[in-house]
Amino acid sequence: MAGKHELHEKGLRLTPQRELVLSAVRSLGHATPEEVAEKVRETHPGINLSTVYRNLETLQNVGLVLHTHLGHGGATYHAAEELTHLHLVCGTCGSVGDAPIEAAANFVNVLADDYGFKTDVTHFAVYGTCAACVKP
Amino acid sequence: MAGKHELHEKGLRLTPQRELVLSAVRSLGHATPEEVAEKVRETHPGINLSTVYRNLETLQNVGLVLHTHLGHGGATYHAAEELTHLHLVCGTCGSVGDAPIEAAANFVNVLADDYGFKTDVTHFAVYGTCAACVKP
DNA sequence: AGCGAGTTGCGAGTTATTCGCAGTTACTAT
DNA sequence: ATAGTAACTGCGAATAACTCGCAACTCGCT
Repeated sequence: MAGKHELHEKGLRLTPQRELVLSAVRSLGHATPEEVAEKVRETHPGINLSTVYRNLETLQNVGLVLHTHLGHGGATYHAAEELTHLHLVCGTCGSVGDAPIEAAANFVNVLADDYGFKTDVTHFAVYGTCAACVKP
Repeated sequence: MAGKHELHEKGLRLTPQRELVLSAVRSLGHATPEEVAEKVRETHPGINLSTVYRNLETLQNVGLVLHTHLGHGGATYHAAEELTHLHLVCGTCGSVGDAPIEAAANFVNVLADDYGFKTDVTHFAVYGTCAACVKP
């Protein structure tokens, strides 16, 4: 039978901690390691922060989650299947908005054609000033 | 007489440390705080890292330097007058390439028109894979 | 020359992440 | 089922990159 768990298919062992980290990332959308740990603790209070970090890295290696740099320093994690948007970070109010990746299609093509650079627009946020902060 | 130093014009006191930090940023192009400190120590060995951090922040507040996020976490500083390019960071080899800001002109316009978002393309790097790493 | 706010150096404190290691556990092969 | 073993976890210590408080100093004004 083909009933293998998705983690098994990636050659990973299925532990409660690992499953919880993955489902926390999926339910949170955007999340820092700290936020993931907090979420996981709702059902598994003893989880160690190191374990969260290690599992985020492991899950990233097999392509189930990805991270994005939103600024300041810390990375935020996303489920791989949700990463269909880019992030607009407002330097004034700190809000994080979304835009579809299609908005950058032309930009990506220019970089590919002129520089041979294959761009992943979701990995880094786009910095600027949001509509609310531009207006008085 | 108009012979005021550029730091005086910004309302800052002119200290050797501050001048050295500014000229280090200018001569280095891209630089982390650590690299700036190292450069400054060539001529002023006793400078404290805190002083470098504080001066980078101060110079940034008055608009003489800017910082960009190239990934990993640390910011890199630039002289304000040199910031006429965006940064292409390769996730495979780690190299940082440049592209003129005009390459993003269309992208910036799309975000402005559709989302009212005023983009600063130089503040965050653009992530992807460089030409050398795309090819076998 | 002298005053006062702005700066500096220093060391301690924070925050975020990584590492080593010993004990435990999930899967594999009997 | 059961035992073996490599992967995984928890924990505490270590590291890295800043940030902060405070006393001493100095730049620029008068």
